[in-house]
Amino acid sequence: MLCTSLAVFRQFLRREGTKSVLDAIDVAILAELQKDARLPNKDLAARVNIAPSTCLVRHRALRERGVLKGYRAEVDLGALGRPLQAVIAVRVRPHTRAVVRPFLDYVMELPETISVSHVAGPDDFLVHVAVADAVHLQQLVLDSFTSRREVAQLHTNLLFEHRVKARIPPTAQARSD
Amino acid sequence: MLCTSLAVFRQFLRREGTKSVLDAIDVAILAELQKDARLPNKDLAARVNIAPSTCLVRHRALRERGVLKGYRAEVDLGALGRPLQAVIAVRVRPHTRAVVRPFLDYVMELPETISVSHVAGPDDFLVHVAVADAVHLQQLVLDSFTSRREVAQLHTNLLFEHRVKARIPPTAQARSD
DNA sequence: GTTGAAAGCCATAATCG
DNA sequence: CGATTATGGCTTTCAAC
Repeated sequence: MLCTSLAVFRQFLRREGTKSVLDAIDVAILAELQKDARLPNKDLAARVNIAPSTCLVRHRALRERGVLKGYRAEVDLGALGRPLQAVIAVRVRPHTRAVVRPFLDYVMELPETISVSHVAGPDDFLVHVAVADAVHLQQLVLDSFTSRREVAQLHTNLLFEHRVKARIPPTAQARSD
Repeated sequence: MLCTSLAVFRQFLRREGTKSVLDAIDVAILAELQKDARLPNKDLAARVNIAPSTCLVRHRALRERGVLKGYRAEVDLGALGRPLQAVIAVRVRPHTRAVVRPFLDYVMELPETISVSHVAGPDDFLVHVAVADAVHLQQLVLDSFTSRREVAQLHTNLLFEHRVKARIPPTAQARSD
């Protein structure tokens, strides 16, 4: 009885477009694909203990629901001639929509940029960059940032080590098992 | 003649273990796989205008040379019940090896952590986190960070927008064409 | 929603240019 | 080093539970 009503409730949530209901198998699939996005469907199915065809349906559903946004190859920055990383904290003036969006677009176009965050805090933007060496970093800061009129203040933080997590778990509220 | 000697030189560089020599086709392959790591070999070959078998060899070589480090599925943080992101800037005391490494390990174990950077600057660490809401963020900061003895100072920056680049180009020095 | 089988297609390796 | 060809295996679809 309880099981039935829970199942009905889940279906209701899914029909309503709620993306946040993931059962144990969905979570396992997401974990495996975060570790290796190229894992063959057969192997993926074996790891999460379901049939390959079921796995295919689940995988496709996760994509269509927007839970899986894409698959990206991770490239060694040193091999690209960019062994040095930094986070450049930028404060712009004025901090208006007319300045923020063009600045984001501009920064994303720079070949050195890996990612940009627009943040609420003493600084307005955190720009993660990868460069060849200290000279390159200096050129980037001077030529591409401080030379711009809207850049009011800037702090450059050299990056010693950068760790990215291979598996981000859902919160308890986003699970249904 | 010139072409021959250039090819020989490239081969020499590759044999010597230099990771940094990428020709135009390698660059194109890396660009496509950064956009979609699950692109079938056949399609990848078509996009970079080489035969599928050649593409397979190139792709494998890039993996074995360490240029391609892995393939990761990108998951929607909102679907995981973590629609709110923040960058927590942490200063630790003392800033010694005995404190830094355990702190990095500790932070990476937190379910809220997406990535951690150990940086040189006024702050020692930048921790990128994803949480359910402001209450969750407050709990995280108080229970998992400021409660620790080595955490001397902390700034929480709410994240409005976060853009990640799909294609990071190699520097001119890392190309051979 | 899950399973199992069948068909088509792709990845892979060997061979040759 | 790159293209062509053949095969084994996987992805994918279908009907059935």
